Amino acid sequence: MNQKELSQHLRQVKTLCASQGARLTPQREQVLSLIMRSKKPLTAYELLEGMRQEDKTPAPPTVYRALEFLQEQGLIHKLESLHAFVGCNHPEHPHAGQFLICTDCGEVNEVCNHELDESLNAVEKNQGFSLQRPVIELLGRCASCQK
Amino acid sequence: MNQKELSQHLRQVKTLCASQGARLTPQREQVLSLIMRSKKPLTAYELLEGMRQEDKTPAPPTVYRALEFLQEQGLIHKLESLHAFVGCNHPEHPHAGQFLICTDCGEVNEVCNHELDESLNAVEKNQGFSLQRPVIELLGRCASCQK
DNA sequence: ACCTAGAATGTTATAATGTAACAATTAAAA
DNA sequence: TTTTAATTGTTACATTATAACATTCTAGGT
Repeated sequence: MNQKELSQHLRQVKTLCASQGARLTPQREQVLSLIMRSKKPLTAYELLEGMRQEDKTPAPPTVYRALEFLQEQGLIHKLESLHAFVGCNHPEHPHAGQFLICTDCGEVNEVCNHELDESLNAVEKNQGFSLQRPVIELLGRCASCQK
Repeated sequence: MNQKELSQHLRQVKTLCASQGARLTPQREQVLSLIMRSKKPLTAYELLEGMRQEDKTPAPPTVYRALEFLQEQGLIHKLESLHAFVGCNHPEHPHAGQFLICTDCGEVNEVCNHELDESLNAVEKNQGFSLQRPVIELLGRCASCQK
């Protein structure tokens, strides 16, 4: 995400948070901004490093708290298979993500596949399972890296 | 898995490994056995603890190596969202698992939903993505825990 | 049976990820 | 303005995972 897209996204996100009574403090905004600007998912300690280059020297709980807040607000997603975080491009309505993760170039693509959603609904129904948090992370090679 | 089921499973698994030229050594068998006997997924360090109760005192790399082997052979699956391992009940033909994980009682149920598989195929096709390792972990409440 | 190459295991140390607990500060509400 | 709750700071530590190198074991060739 480039500088212009970032500003626009941050404006939207601020409105969103305000409407929820959630406080997007400077630190939280900084963490979000680092994540949105990155082409690749970032780990908590990579974010710490990023914050240190811009600021003073925060300790781990600082970044983990910011990450917790951002996840609660649906502004970022955690990738369990990478221990890393990516920004969400559609934070306006909360959703669990479906991710294509290229093991070659490291790029992550969030998809919204309706058929997949329906399959999950079917599994829920079949099994009498109440789904709260689907983790869908599809690791493989992206189109560009196959060429 | 009870004692009888375990013996039977181990017999099958030994045949399987033999046919692959893979060596299911006593340590690897011990780790597999601990996992199969457990009702819940076990972390590497829980397994270490289990091994210590039966044996001497192995160090972390010991159990991580055994886990790596067992995964390669398709005898266990790793749950990324829990940093824990469960046994595979159908190791005869390799497959990625789809898991229902109850956040209440901790039980894990491996399902094989064909519709879900097809959705994944569709995503692959749509996106030109070559899927190598799907991580499908569905966290929520199982049927029993909803009552 | 003996040798040897590769596999498996042992051992030490450390890296990477994540959290508990309590103190200090700041912002919002009364 | 006071006071309450949320946020941040700080220290220490827990948990998960791996690198690097030494040693032992095992299968296969002779």
